Amino acid sequence: MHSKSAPNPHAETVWTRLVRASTRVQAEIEATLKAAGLPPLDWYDALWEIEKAAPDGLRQFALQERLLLPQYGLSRLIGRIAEAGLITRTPCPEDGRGQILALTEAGAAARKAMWPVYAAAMEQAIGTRLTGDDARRLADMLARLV
Amino acid sequence: MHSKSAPNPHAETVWTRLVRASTRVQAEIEATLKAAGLPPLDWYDALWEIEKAAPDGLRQFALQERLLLPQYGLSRLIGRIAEAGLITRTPCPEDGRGQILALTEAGAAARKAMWPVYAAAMEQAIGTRLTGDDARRLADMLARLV
DNA sequence: CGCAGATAGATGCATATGCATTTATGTAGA
DNA sequence: TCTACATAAATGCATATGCATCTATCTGCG
Repeated sequence: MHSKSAPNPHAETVWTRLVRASTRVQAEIEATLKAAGLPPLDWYDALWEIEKAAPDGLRQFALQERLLLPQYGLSRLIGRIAEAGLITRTPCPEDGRGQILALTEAGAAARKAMWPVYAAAMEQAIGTRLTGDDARRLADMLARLV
Repeated sequence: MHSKSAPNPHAETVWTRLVRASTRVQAEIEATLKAAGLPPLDWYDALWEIEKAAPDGLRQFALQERLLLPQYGLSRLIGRIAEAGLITRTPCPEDGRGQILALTEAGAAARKAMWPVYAAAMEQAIGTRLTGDDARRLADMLARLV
């Protein structure tokens, strides 16, 4: 985006492609889910984290750390998913300020229905463009940016 | 996010880290720009593309392809930037439906003021975490996902 | 020419997001 | 205990985004 050289001369290229790649892949996955009449991606992530935390349930602030969402963003996401009947929010006995999130039957079913579509979209958008070895290497390098 | 294996067993890891890395880096860069009292990232990209297209100017649909933004999104982005006095929209003589985008003095100055802050944030968020060689390799791999 | 698309760009309306603040509860120290 | 501060979560308000549609112009074909 600019010719002046920087300490690490490839940082800019990495950044540009990182954005382009993740934007494209995300758009493809979202489009696939929507075309299948399924909820958006962030619903999946939330449902999955809550499902993994069963049977104890999950506090909202804990989910917040896992999903890297801002507090108000998650509060509203949770509100929408709960509105759709996929999760429950029950008051936390140990901490009157908090609540415990858990999947409903419908929530577990929804997550399960999303997975094959999600996985196929991921494979399509990423898996088919890289060999297994390259994918592993790419994942390793990306880990250092996380 | 799920244990069932897929054709390319690393696609899921790539996807997860791709999102996390780009989200984190983007958040850092945006925060740095905002802290410096500068416009957001997408303004920079637009200004820079328009500046590169000088002296001919740039059609909105051409910018749209370069920035990978939806038509209505760019229409509004352009509206905001023009409102701020950083670009001009003049009717296109060859095509009455279109317009030609060009930087104003203030627009060129704004882009120039943003660059060092942007570059430093990029270096901070990416350059310091990878060797030059690794950055080049990473960029090469990402190219296949773009 | 006259009309059927196609294309460039804007916009109304619903939904989502960012930011700051609020409410309620918890914790620690004088 | 009372007070000050910290934390969990929600929300009012402004702004941004997605989607569908609209207007205006262009292009090609009978």
